[in-house]
Amino acid sequence: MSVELEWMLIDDLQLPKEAIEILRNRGISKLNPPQTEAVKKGLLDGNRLLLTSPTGSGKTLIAELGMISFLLKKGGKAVYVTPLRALTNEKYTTFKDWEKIGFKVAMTSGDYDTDDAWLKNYDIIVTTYEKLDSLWRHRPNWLNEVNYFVLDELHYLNDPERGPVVESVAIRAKRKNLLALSATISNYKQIGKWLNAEAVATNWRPVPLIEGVMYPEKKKKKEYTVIFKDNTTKKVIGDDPIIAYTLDSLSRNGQVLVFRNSRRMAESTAYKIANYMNFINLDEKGLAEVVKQLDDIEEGGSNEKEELKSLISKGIAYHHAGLSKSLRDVIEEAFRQRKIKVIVATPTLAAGVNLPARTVIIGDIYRFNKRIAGFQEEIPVMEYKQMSGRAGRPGYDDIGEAIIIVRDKENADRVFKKYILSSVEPIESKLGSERAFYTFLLGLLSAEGDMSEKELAKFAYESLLPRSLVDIYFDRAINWLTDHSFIKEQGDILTLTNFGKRVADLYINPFTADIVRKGLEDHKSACDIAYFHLLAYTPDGPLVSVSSNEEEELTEIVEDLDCELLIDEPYEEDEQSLYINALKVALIIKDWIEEVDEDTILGKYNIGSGDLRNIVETMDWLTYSAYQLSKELKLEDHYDKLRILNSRVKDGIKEELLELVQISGIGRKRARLLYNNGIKGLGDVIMNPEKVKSLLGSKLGEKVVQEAARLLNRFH
DNA sequence: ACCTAAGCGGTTTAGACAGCATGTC
DNA sequence: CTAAACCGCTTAGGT
Repeated sequence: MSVELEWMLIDDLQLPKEAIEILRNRGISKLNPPQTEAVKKGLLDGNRLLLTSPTGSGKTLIAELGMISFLLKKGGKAVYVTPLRALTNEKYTTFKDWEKIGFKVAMTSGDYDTDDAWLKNYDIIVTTYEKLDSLWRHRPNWLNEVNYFVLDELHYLNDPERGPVVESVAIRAKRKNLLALSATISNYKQIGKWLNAEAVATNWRPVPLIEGVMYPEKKKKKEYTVIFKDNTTKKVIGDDPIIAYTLDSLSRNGQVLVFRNSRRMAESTAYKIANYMNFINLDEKGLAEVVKQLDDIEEGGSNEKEELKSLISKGIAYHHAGLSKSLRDVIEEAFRQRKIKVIVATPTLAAGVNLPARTVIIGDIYRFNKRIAGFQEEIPVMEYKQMSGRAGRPGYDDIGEAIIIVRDKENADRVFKKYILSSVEPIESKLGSERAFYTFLLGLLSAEGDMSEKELAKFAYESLLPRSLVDIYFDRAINWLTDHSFIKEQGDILTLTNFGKRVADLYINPFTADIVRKGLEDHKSACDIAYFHLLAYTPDGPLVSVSSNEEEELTEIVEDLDCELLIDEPYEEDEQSLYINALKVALIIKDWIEEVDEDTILGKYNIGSGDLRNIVETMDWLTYSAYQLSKELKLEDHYDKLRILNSRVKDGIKEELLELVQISGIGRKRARLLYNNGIKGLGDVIMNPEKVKSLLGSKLGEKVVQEAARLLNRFH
């Protein structure tokens, strides 16, 4: 499992001078041990490799060398796949370097596209697993030119939700050439064999990591002991273990990343630590700048902004998905610049972009399990490794420290063995569920074209799922997909129906499509809330938290609703809570398109700005999909309504503002301002340029008038 | 009669991917 | 099944 600590000079690489120059410009003169090992295993000769090593061990550079060398020798295109949009962004920025030697780099995800020419003009394309899966279904010609795939963070294959897509992409990628990168996993040999790639595993880190477990001493109050991996111990004094260790690290001039298992605890821990932060030397000027940045952010609720501002001025912040993306970005950047000393976060920060700190404190080893009410389970070792892997900033820290907090000595010993001494869980296929497997087959047929059952089965056997399970799910899937007219059998050949192809292209779950089809077919018309409720009730619908008080209120609302929902209230308890959840989503999105003020929505439904963003994004996609399905199914009563609803959801506006928001720079707020002042359409903007300028300010007003003229011209 | 601290029961609980348009042999 | 923090309310105990 270990490699010799050998550092190869970049001058010895079999690469053109210009390529080596790019590395040198980054300040790299030699390759670290994992990188050296990869080169020795034939990375530059296009050998297929599976590399497992800790975060921050320089896998990205390995991928770059692999891609560049492959493109130089064999031509074609390379695709780099990640599980997160944020990572796609990050890698794209890094890979841009290679444009200096003529490789054009693009990125594409649901979030963002490189927007000049389309991907056929690019050599390196960075994308997400889902987006690649989706692109494959659309069968663009350029995808045939891709002969080299880099599968990043392959351990996402183990994720129950996202894993099936990773696996499905891997099955198709392994028919070409690939390089797979993963965090440390235990069954890397098996996975390497499956990918037909040589497995290279290392534990090398740029900054050594020391791991420990901290527990309170029974006899002495306020005293805590940390046992470290090297058998040393350390005593820490304080009212609370997390605060005590955080202060200890701060006093040694370190930065601290604390993980908690709920948003509420992340926030309250941040406040508690903040009370002690006045002993620390802070960059007050720098922090004032950060506070100003927060003020300038448009996206984000005013409550959460005020809270964060008071914390940040003390050098600390909390971080979770309830916050809008821009708020999170500011916090992360301020931490990177060492202005903020402590972040208390939920697991958002465990995966994703690199944000290291000297000290990582894992506050909770337990997590609530949604599926089993009231049950708390220990997090997987893999997750611990992701969190502890954030410890140690190259260039700043000689050593990184990761501390797990537990209740008592007995737990400390057990947790020490489980998380620090043992290896991580093996990676297993997550295709073994009806939903995952049916989607998998539909995707294969869509991407690879019509084929016989035998050929399709051949694909399915290439998955990681045991053959016996494939057999069970395969027949069931074919039957279900045929019965629900996603596919039809013509002789020996399985063909997608138009409906099936549309569903695959829209990238919605077949179960979602089936629910939507039934809902729409059974009713001639529906009110806005009923459409939203139907869509939110599907497996693709967004989840929100519903408190028991809210549940009662919502149940009453269902009874008094003056419009008929498209789904009957289910009997089963689980289904019922989904039904109520969907109603909450429907009410939120209805308020959104009725132009209810954002702060009001956040307060009324007790959600964060990040949650609202997520709901809007998902409902945007689903209303679009429903509109497309109603078109496909020729349900004319529905499609105009759904089309308009989709446009309204995008911008959060009433129908009357649809014309104004076409102008870039005009969103729900500015459009409403213009409209209420008599500027109701593009024509009005052009006829009253002075008024527009006085309402929006002269600079923006000028731009808006020009843009409106351009739009109008395009129509004529 | 009034105040405070401790005790009790109920409640709550992480994250984040996907369409569209583009151009064409 | 292996949790813990918080909130609102009640109650014991003291003055």
